[in-house]
Amino acid sequence: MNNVSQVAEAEPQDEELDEEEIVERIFEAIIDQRLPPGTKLSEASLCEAFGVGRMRVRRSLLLLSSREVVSLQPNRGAYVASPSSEQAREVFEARLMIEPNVARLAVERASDEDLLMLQQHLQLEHQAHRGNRRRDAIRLSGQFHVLLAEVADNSVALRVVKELVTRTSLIIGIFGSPGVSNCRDEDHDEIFTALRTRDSEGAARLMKDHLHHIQEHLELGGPTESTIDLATIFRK
Amino acid sequence: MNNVSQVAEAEPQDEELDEEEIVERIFEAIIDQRLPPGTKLSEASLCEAFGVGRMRVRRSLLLLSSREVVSLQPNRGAYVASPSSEQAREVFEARLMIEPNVARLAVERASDEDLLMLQQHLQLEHQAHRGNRRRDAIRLSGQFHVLLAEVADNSVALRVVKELVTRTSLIIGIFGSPGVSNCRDEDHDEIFTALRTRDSEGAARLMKDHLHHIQEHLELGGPTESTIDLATIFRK
DNA sequence: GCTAACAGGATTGTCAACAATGAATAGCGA
DNA sequence: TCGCTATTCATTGTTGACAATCCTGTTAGC
Repeated sequence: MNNVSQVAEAEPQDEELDEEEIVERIFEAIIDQRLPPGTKLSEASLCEAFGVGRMRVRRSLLLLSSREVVSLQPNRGAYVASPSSEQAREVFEARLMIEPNVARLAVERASDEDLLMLQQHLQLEHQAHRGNRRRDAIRLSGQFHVLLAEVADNSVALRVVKELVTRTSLIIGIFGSPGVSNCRDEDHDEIFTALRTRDSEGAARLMKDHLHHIQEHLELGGPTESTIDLATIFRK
Repeated sequence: MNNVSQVAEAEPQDEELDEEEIVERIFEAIIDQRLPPGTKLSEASLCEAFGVGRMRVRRSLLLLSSREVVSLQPNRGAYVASPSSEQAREVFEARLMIEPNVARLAVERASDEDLLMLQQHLQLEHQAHRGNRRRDAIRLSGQFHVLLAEVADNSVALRVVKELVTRTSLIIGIFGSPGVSNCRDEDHDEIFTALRTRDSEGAARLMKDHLHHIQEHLELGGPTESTIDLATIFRK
């Protein structure tokens, strides 16, 4: 059983998935790091994994590559993207541009049901964290940002945040210190408190600090060569 | 000669275009309103217009639809998107989230060549404006925002701004008062001055005001029903 | 023993024929 | 004459086969 077959765990429904669902599934698999950077996504294995034809798969891969989540190499196939440190910088810069504003909007627009939903989500995060279920913790902490964008009720922002959260998971996989969790859930708690008390500026500032925290825990050295020099690595 | 054939004016090169180029060409055609909202983009005419096979066209249309610039209706074909007033709100909201920050970054990163290039661009804008070349004026004023994103040197922001500028052109085509130009080029001048004097906060504020100006010149009434209730309209 | 060319296999890219759906029109009946 | 239905046509969606490309393992030659 290879990596790719873990993307689709069981297909109870016999109705065919469309491209958006396949894209969503691959997003999720990347977010909780079942698909590490550089994983080859061959058409055949994806066809088998999702039980769809080759056309669907190719269209999904095209969509994923248009969001920089998959690298499509002509005649060589599709690979889960391996962001360079330069791309990592761009991703965090973009998140810092958008997400504080998303938080601001979320404060203004959150209904009572939204607040309840977020609170339940935070409980799940805490449980995953305390239970040392690292994979769940990562997925849930990414999902928190997506949920905020949904509360903010702006589909453009939602789409961009989904992309950036996914790419951040790849970045953490490459540049993150192993073992260190990426999102501190206390940060999420504080943002939620700002939502509850309708403190837009506070939410924006907390989100900004939160993203900075994540970025600081990465080791984005100088511009890492995308083509790793093996000779240097194995020189004694 | 229908609308679509105006998208590709002459193909001097015999090398085939790839999807990204086709997408870019259609973006441009939409920006300067050669392709109005609702225009049918049939596969056959696009194949002819660009001189490529049906596969390329279908992939391009998929990419365009993933950016909400084209509406892909199953078994009915592709149409240039007609944003609802709700979508228009989202687009401007997203532009207000991103572009002031783009302007800020552009201030920090603009080289002398960048400033020169922008200055020359503004001259072109003025010429088009004075010469009453409406189509050029629209294209150039949209391009100014894209150029800023290029100067800001963030590919995520660049991609999003390109999408949003294009969709704004559609929105202006639908909700804009006819004859009124969308971007006042004095606004662009002021933003450029902020760049030149390295005034990041000023640039951000001016960009925000500028976007508000554009939005104010639209007639985004209440939430226009996508399915218009004819009974209400004809009730006496 | 090492390098380089070659062949085999596997994978991706493309094309053309076919199926399926939707729109338009013509025909029929009231 | 109007309205409904059925047939036709055009367009999109899908499938399969084929072509092109790349990777790998092998073999011949130096």
